[in-house]
Amino acid sequence: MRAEDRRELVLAEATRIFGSYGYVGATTHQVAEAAGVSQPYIVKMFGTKENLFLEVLGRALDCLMTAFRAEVADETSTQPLGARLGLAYVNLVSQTGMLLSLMHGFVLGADPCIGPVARAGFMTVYRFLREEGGFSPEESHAFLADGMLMNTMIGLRMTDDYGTDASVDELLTTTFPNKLELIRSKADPAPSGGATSPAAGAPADGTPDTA
Amino acid sequence: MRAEDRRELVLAEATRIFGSYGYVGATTHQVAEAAGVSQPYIVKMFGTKENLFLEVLGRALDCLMTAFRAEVADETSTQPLGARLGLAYVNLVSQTGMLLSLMHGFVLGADPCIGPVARAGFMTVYRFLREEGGFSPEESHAFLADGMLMNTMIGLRMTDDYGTDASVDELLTTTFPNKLELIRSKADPAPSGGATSPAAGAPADGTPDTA
DNA sequence: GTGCTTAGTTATCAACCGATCACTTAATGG
DNA sequence: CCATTAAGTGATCGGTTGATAACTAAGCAC
Repeated sequence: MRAEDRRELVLAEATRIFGSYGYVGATTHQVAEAAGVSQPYIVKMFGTKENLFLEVLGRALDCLMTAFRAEVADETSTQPLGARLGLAYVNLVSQTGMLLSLMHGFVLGADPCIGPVARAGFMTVYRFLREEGGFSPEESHAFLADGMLMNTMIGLRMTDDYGTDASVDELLTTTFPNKLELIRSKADPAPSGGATSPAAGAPADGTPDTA
Repeated sequence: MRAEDRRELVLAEATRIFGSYGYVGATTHQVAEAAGVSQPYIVKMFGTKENLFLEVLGRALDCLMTAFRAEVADETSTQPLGARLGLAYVNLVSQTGMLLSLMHGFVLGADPCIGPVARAGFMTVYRFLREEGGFSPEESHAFLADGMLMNTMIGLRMTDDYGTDASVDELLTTTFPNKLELIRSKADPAPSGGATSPAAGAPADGTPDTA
């Protein structure tokens, strides 16, 4: 396979793995297995695990900004931009792991290499909202806060508990007003081995991943 | 030292360490060193690293709920409850690591042991807002979203960049309307070594194979 | 068919991490 | 004085993990 194609495949799988297990928790071996190559080849391609993660973060941010800019450019819609951007954000959940990888980057601010990149990435989004989106500081704040709560719900796998508790349903419904079904169907089907301890893998109740 | 006192000390240090490095990234050795005991003693006290983290999460949630309930019970204030709870939340930053440890728990939803606990903890806060705080679903949503953005700013160590960029200052000012100074003064003074790889410094030249 | 590049592998290492076990030290109580 | 218990350590081990080095196989120009 062409190296460049292989690289894209690896990055896609790495995004999924990092999203599920976090930067520290994910292993280059897991990525290698998912991409169908040997573990040393992953290291050879990216130099270090850290570089791989940074590239995953960069890709995720690029993808996010591309989706946002498409909404700004779209002049056919009558919806307010805020709602359209929110919808675009939620739709990114279908790219499994992307938002979660970003989220994992957001808690690594203390890391001397990842921290600055994560901060810069977040500020890229903020400046986009202010400068290209025409949002006020308060509107930007509210938009980002909403997004962070969505991320938290996804990171918590709160959708796994949907239907088991009225409060959970209420919270999820207000967090994802229109797209709850999408979230539930596209949510990670629970990593096989568990995030840290390789315990049992009972398939839980049947949530067919048919989108 | 009395075992119970030692235990409290260990839990306090563990909260700091887990907040800085995350669940996977933190090591029992780091906690032991910070608490001034040997690493095997940490394991002996809590059985497993996982149990230690779960106890840290439980303590953090207890502390949060105690602070919130104190605000609800306080009838001397004329401020609206939402603002008071928000202020109480920000004040918790002074207990370094507490909010960050919670945040790290919130991205471990996929973990078969930690996930359920983290979800239950989040829902405890939600139910408190709805039932004891008298918040509507929408008010609760907005409050939690605000909190998650604050957590993200803290996790990103965005305050490290305060003063270097007008956008950063604007974002931080709208996120922490009154308490920015507190946040900045109480923020973790940046962990000594690298946050994840103790090999920080010289090597890691990470040149990805100039094939 | 030889030499060169591209795309990969196998084998292995040094370091680390959580956990276990045996041992020790200090106080307490009769 | 001695037994018991509480508090805690040193040594060490098995399993991982990221990274390195050496090797290989396919394609291809000439």
